[in-house]
Amino acid sequence: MNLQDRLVSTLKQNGYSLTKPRQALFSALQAGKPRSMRELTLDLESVMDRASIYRTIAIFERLGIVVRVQQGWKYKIELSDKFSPHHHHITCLRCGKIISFDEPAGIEKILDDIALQYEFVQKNHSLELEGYCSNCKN
Amino acid sequence: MNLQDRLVSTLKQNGYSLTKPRQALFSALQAGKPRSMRELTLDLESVMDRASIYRTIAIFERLGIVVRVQQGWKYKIELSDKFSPHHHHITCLRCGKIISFDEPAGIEKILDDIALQYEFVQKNHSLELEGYCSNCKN
DNA sequence: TATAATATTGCAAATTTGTCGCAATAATTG
DNA sequence: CAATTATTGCGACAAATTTGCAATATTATA
Ligand SMILES: [Mn+2]
Ligand SMILES: [Mn+2]
Ligand SMILES: [Zn+2]
Ligand SMILES: [Zn+2]
Repeated sequence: MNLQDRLVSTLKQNGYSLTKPRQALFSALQAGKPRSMRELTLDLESVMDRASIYRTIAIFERLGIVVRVQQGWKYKIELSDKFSPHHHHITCLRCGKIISFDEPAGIEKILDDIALQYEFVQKNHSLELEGYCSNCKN
Repeated sequence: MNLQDRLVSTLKQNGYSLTKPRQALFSALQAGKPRSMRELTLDLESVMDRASIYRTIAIFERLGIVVRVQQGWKYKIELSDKFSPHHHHITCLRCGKIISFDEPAGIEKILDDIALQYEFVQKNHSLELEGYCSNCKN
């Protein structure tokens, strides 16, 4: 089942339909990198209204289609694990460069155990590193 | 050296003094749990102005006294590792309950290695789990 | 397919959140 | 204590996010 289908079925399953604006927002996020609200509104202002972007993101978030990641001061939106490969970020505090990495096997297990220990059913997690990239080290 | 002293010296070292409002904000964060901007302004509105809260948090953040963590939809402020034991959170998606945990030895090392692999000098990291607590499981 | 019912959107206005300039107050220096 | 510098409060402002409602699109039903 490809992404489109998965999107449609996730929406349908929750009583929503895939409309042109929702499609547009989803596409804008396909690029892979986390996008700020500002970037999204600029990209999509010809296609859909600002208010609709917020409403759509709220829905997508509720259905687990997108997540917010906090990077330093600002947050950004990106597709959730269900719609893009699970990964995390390391962000440069000076130049803002962002690298995505998938984590070494083992961490997932540790996190599951932690959740279990506190009697939580873990639904998701986020792991963000910050520091200085090779260009900005000194 | 206790927290108060460490706070004073961090401020002094950077040319700031410990004033009553700054003290108040710091105290409000001592409770331990991450606080939203809204909570902070409500708690402190009798003591200091909204603008001053923002200004103070900006300073504290710059000096590494506080950090912001993204929890689901909203970000929250809490004392940094320098002023409270290093820890992470697991948050219930339904009732909002937050549990802090310190991580099993081993993760820190893995994260350092990841940073190294991408030639980053790691300054800090955040790790947030989400799921359903024992009360909200079903 | 036509019609009715429901869901979604755009638009404008309202609210909330975050920033800024500046005069009043507090802290520090000498 | 007087002079200097830092900090704060108090608007006013600007940006971000939310909301009501009428117009439009989608879905359900006949
Ligand atoms: Mn992971
Ligand atoms: Mn850690
Ligand atoms: Zn950099
Ligand atoms: Zn719960």
